Amino acid sequence: MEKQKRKRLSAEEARRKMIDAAEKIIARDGLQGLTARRVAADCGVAVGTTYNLFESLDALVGEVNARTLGVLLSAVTGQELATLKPEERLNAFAERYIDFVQQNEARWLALFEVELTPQEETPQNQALVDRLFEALEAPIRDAVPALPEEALRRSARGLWAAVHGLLILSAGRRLSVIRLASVRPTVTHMIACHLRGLESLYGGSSQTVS
Amino acid sequence: MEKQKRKRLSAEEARRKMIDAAEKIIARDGLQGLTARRVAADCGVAVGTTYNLFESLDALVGEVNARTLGVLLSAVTGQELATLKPEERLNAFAERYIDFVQQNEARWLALFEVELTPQEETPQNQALVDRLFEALEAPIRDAVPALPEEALRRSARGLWAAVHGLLILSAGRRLSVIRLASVRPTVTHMIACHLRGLESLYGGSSQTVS
DNA sequence: CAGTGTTCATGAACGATGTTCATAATCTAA
DNA sequence: TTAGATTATGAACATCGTTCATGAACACTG
Repeated sequence: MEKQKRKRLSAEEARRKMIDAAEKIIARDGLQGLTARRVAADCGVAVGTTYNLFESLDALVGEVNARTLGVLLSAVTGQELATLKPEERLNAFAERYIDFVQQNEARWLALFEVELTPQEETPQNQALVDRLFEALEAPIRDAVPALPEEALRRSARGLWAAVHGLLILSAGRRLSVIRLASVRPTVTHMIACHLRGLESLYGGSSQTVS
Repeated sequence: MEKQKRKRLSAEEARRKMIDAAEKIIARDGLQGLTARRVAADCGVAVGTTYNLFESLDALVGEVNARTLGVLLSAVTGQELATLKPEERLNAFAERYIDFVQQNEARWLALFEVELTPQEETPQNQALVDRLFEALEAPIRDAVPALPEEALRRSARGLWAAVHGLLILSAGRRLSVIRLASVRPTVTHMIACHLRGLESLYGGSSQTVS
């Protein structure tokens, strides 16, 4: 029993090491560079071991993605921003998100390049994403307290989708319809307009003008 | 010379037929289902012929994508909308874009799944995208005539990125953080808030309230 | 019509991929 | 130590994108 526990820990450690290796490969050469044989070689094991530890290569990428999502969340919601005004807090969120994406482009892209099996680990990722949206909803609620719940949800998801869309349209060397340098000012512009619009539509805010 | 012309036309027709076949395969089984051997078999030719007509498989996908982009543009900017009010025109654009994406999901996804060579045909696509943005800028300009050119560009790209981000986050069976049913109301909400914000920030509109 | 040169479809072949599985090595437990 | 369970191994398989020597089909000349 004691031995079994040690064994399981060791197996878990082997998984961890392989996820580490896969993460490094993706970070350096993108998802296209990830290969069952290469990740196995980087871990000093044979090809088949990969499939002993993971259901498939996609499952391995799924583990890397779950990690990336966690790091992304903590990067965005890291230190406290309670002292900032709502709009500045939203801009800070966006700023951090953009920074993270630009500093971890390959890993971030991998988040959306894998067809994930409709299986088990989705709830965990879903929980992370929910926390991210909650972090976004807070400053919006502060800016426009009278905002109905549904409008709040739509504002948070819409603004996040705008940042996400701008980033994904400027990332990679795909059909790039957005210049990377224009992402930040565009995001600032979108946040400013959206907040003014919310105040105008749902009223009841104390900071219409400084 | 005359024969040469007929020959070239035939070669062009062979290309067209192969693009047709590739388009059908992508529409049915997604980009993953597209295979050099399968598209060749569907055209009744051998594998090598694919590489006689196209530089690579990605080049063939590039042709399909250029077509998709054209169809998308004409679907969005099709009939005249001059009679509608600016906000309704923006909503109509978004509505058509969402319709197109939902009815041609696989082909639309393929637009962003291929790393296009930094070669020749990019300017053509870029021109199409520019026309799309121009079509978006017009109603915004109508709604807020005093809007500076730079803010106008940012509004158009930001709003389009929001729709794009919402769609791409709800499409495919990837990490889906947006429910598909919520895309349309969220887009409407984003457009409404953004226009009110623009009016509030850049003033000078006649239709603040109906 | 015969000959000649060009073009282009062909499909076997190559290297690399994800994945499987019989085999062998290793470890656990008595 | 030894029998039994576990796990790493890497050859093998099907498939992928891509290449290229081969030969057929064609256009043009004498």
